[in-house]
Amino acid sequence: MTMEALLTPNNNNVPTSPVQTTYTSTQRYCSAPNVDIGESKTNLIINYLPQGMTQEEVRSLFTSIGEIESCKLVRDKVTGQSLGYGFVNYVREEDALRAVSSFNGLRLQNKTIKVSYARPSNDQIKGSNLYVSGIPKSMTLHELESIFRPFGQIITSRILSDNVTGLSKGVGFVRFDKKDEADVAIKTLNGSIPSGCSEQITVKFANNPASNNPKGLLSDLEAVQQAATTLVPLSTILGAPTLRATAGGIGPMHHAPITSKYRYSPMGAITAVSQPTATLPADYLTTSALLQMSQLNALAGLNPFATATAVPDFTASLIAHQQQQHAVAQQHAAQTASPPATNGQVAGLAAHAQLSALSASVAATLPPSDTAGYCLFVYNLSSDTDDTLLWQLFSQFGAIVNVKILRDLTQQCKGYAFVSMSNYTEAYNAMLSLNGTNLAGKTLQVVFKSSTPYRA
DNA sequence: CGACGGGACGC
DNA sequence: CGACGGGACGC
Repeated sequence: MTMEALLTPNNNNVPTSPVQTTYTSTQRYCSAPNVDIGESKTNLIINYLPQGMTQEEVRSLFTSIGEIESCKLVRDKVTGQSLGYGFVNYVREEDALRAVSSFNGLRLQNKTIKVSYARPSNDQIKGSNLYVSGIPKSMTLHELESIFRPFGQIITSRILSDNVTGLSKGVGFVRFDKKDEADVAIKTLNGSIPSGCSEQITVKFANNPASNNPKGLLSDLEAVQQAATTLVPLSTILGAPTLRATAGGIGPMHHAPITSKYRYSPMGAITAVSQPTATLPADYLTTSALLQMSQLNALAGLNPFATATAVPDFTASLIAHQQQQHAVAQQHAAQTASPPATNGQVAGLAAHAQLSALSASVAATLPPSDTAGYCLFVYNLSSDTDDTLLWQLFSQFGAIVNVKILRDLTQQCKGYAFVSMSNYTEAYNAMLSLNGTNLAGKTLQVVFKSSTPYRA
């Protein structure tokens, strides 16, 4: 994964005008954000959320843009598992617009979320997804859509492709805006032969993913196995129970809030790899353990400093971010940004050494009370830093519990902030990946918050 | 590249 | 150059 790619929301999709869906020759999916919603300019639908992300985490992320009226993560009625999408209704239209601009295309853990206007609630929406088979292997998504477009507004479409070869499997999905549009499409197209083709296509309503997924019970195990290949559990080093298993999100408990007033309790631990036991003192996370873990992670190919030759630079992303903010900032005033777009690059090894030095005598810091999570101290921020930027930077590595930017009397950032993340490993990875990077011409410093004052 | 329709505003 | 919050705990 290139670092340049880390912070690249789809800024091209700023919905100031209807989005033209673009296609490449090999594209097999289509999921353009809604733009031309006539009403409901405050209500957003969020798709492709990471599996473990909770409603409160979604709320926290989107509240960084502005006041929200409601937030609903849609979950399986029986298991409570997130279905990976939800709704965020803002108080103000301009905040909803900024949320689309800022967060559509944002990479969260292993997902790229989609943020678009929710269609007005309508009983015709449900069950309008079609399963199409018999698609000629050479047919493009664009061609498939052109067959279905006469029957209504297509919300999403996709042609499945072979994981290995990347070639079309000849089956796909077309989701219409309304069920009766899907109905007519079935009646007209099922058993038909598209022009220029030789075989019939089959068109029917798609199954509910939850009801036909035999791998459902395996997904947790697969996730654990996948995690085991990319991250070294702390227990390997410490002989201690594993913390929550890694990025990516797994079971419904994965991001369960830590309710203990005291130390971390591994209530969300993955049963396959850990035993819930006593609490884990913060001083368990010694410097040597951190360094060993760093080395082991480097062996696993996880540590970006192990392979990267240059420190990533978020200047371009920052400018894009600021442009977004400026584009809609008229009512929000007080934006006196002057982005110093210097392109300073620092050697990765130097940054790593710096990290080691800063981590000395520093243990993972658990906030004292109600704000559960592992708290990172983020320094060398420019005076115009805002919450959303930090959300975008850090949420790539996992769930953020809280972002706190310290400001002076004129609301200028005092140069530092605290970012609390619910998962230790994710916070650690954020530190490894972001410390020493360039943000707005400054070398960002990210370390676990010290439990004692800096000059103690 | 992945799962786009909840809940409500009374029954 | 410089370098770690705030609310609320309740004696």
